[in-house]
Amino acid sequence: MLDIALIRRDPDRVRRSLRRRGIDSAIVADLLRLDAEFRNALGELERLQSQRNALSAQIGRAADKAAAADEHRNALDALKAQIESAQTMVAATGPDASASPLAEVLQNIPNLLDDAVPDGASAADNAVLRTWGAPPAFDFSPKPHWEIGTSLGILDFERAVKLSGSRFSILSGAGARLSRALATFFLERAARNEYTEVAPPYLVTRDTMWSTGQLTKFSDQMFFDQAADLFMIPTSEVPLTALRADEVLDFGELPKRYTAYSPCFRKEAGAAGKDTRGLMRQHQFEKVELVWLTAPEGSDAALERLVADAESLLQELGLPYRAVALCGTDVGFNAAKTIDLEVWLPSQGVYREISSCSNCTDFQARRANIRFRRDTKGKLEFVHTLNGSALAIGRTLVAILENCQQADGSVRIPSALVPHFGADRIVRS
RNA sequence: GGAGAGGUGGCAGAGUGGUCGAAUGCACUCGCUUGGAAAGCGAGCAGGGGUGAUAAGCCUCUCGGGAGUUCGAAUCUCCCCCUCUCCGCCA
Repeated sequence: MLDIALIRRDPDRVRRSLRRRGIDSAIVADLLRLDAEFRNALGELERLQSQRNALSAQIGRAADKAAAADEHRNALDALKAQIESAQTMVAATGPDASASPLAEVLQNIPNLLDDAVPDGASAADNAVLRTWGAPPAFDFSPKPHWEIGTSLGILDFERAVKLSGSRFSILSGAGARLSRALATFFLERAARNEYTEVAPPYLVTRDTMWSTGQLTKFSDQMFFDQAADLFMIPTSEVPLTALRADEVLDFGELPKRYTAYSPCFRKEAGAAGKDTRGLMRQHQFEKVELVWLTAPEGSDAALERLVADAESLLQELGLPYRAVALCGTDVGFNAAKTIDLEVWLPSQGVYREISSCSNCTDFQARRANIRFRRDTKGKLEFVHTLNGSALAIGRTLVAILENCQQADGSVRIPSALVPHFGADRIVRS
């Protein structure tokens, strides 16, 4: 959520950001009008409350309180009625009531874009920052991962359909072991980079989901238990970012780094027909997530390090990739700036997203109320939050199967992974 | 799931209808004291919102959350959530 005071102070900055995201900036004028109405109503309410409080205090000081109350009966009755209607007005117009038009507009304005974000109309306008590694040269026609995995007997889509329907998969034998090896490998690297490992809940409350900005009116991507009013996390960004919600952090504690290995659940309703084969787009996948809480002045550098932490994994695995700065229309609701890492997939001959690293500045922290005090006399400030995958496990497994496939149908295991996996190749068993 | 107890400021902990946003202690900040420190003494020290200059000041709201009673609620009533203890069940 944006700071409403910032929108009042510098509405043009908000309009510019919205335009770069391809969103109609007329909502800023709506918001300013609704905000003026709200502050009007609030002023009226507080004026009335002040009058009532003065009279009540007078009664409280009187020797005969009942008599004093009777004396002011008419004024008090009138005030009571006026306060009641003023309260109704404030509630209906204020930014805190979830049903108010002001809250509706405010809560659906995405984060301010960073100036460094490139302009663009679609993903085609994303800026390639750097490319690492060369796509492997095959003296045979490289197969897609689902064929490799199926023929090795480590990937089973048919039985997954039997159990759970489409967009689920089963890893077995060396496949399951490879997935686990990746998780362990990623977590060990995160620990080495001073992230605190967390094993969070995979179901979170509506409040938690709201606090990290996942509950916009456009988001129907989440699995949800209606009876318990609990959401299955679409990423462990949610519990990791909200971990310190409503807390005041010590300045010396920042930057705080968290990591978690978790499943992620997504309906992918809007992606029907896309990536229908294979592991690329599943209702359930696993991921090691990195989250930072930083002081505002530290978040730019933090994003660079976060991206570097994710990149180093791809480099250790020897997987060719490129780093891409998302353009204005591609940056998500919460983020001010996003760097994606895209890994090379030989079967498709394209780079595909394997990590997305974002600086969310104070946007989530304001919702989740995560603050810090710079010094004992200082005021409370919101932290900046960042998140990124390091890495998506299913997609890493896909990249290994495809990039490391051999002419005989076996798959070479990257040497960095051999100690965790326990073998240097996967052969048909 | 059942029974009981409880949720108050950074922490501990008073407060059961009237200047209570809240005693006291600890922690913290500043000052005095000291060669320096400790101790001691004095002062300060919750957050949100509105208005003001992102100042001071003023106003308003907040004692787990929500609704209610009342001129007035931390205090009374109702609902919900959470924590602790005991029992049941389970991994």
